[in-house]
Amino acid sequence: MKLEDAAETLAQLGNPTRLDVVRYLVKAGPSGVSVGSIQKQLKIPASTLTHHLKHLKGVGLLMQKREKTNLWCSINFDRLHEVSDFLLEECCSFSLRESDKAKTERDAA
Amino acid sequence: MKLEDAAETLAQLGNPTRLDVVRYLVKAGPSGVSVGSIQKQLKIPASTLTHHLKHLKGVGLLMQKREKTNLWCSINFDRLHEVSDFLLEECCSFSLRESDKAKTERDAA
DNA sequence: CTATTATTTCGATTATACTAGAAATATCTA
DNA sequence: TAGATATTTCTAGTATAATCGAAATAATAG
Repeated sequence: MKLEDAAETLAQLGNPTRLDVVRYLVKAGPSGVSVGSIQKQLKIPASTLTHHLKHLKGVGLLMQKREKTNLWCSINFDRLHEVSDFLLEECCSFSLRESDKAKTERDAA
Repeated sequence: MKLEDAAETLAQLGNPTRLDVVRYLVKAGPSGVSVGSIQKQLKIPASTLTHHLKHLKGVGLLMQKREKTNLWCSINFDRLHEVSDFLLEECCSFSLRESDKAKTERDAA
């Protein structure tokens, strides 16, 4: 993943309303939820929601499928993994948390 | 981690210049690097860099320690983990990537 | 104290994002 | 086709962010 793409994706995740939507979609799982039910559950005005969904779709985090009058939304888990991987990329040797380090030191003793 | 904090942290990571700095700090590891060497390596004007470092510090991603005239910067790995964890929170049962699913299916056969 | 190097503040410009109501459109059902 | 429901577009107000040069400050060495 290129830095610019990762940054753009992170920026989209960096809006509280959108992050709330993403969290909701993550919990909903692969079967997804309709735009309307996101709107009702999270109490986001319809036009605002459409706006944010467009952004999420733009960076490939959101997949949509029309069925009757409803538009089903689901998260693109692969994309979410890519961006989370980017954050920790090449830091494996340094990535022990302090709490885990303490554990490692206890284990060694 | 609260949604608002996660969003704020992701928003800070969502700027290409800052993400570049973060990546550089991740690669530098726990010993850190000085402000000046970030500036020279990534070719970011000093005032712009200071501005961005303030943001990163503000969300707890950056730790700083003064030594002589230099200010040493290092990434807060715990914080980085927290935010990356937030992205995948509670999605374990859905978090198989397509590529891994295919593998799982082959393994089952 | 003076010079040197490192970093920050100030200030101004420019651009982009968030929000949401009202109206329009799309899709289905009867 | 008419009516109902779902979603989107339009539009506009408001707010916040990115950039960086010039000047100011901080810390040290001589």
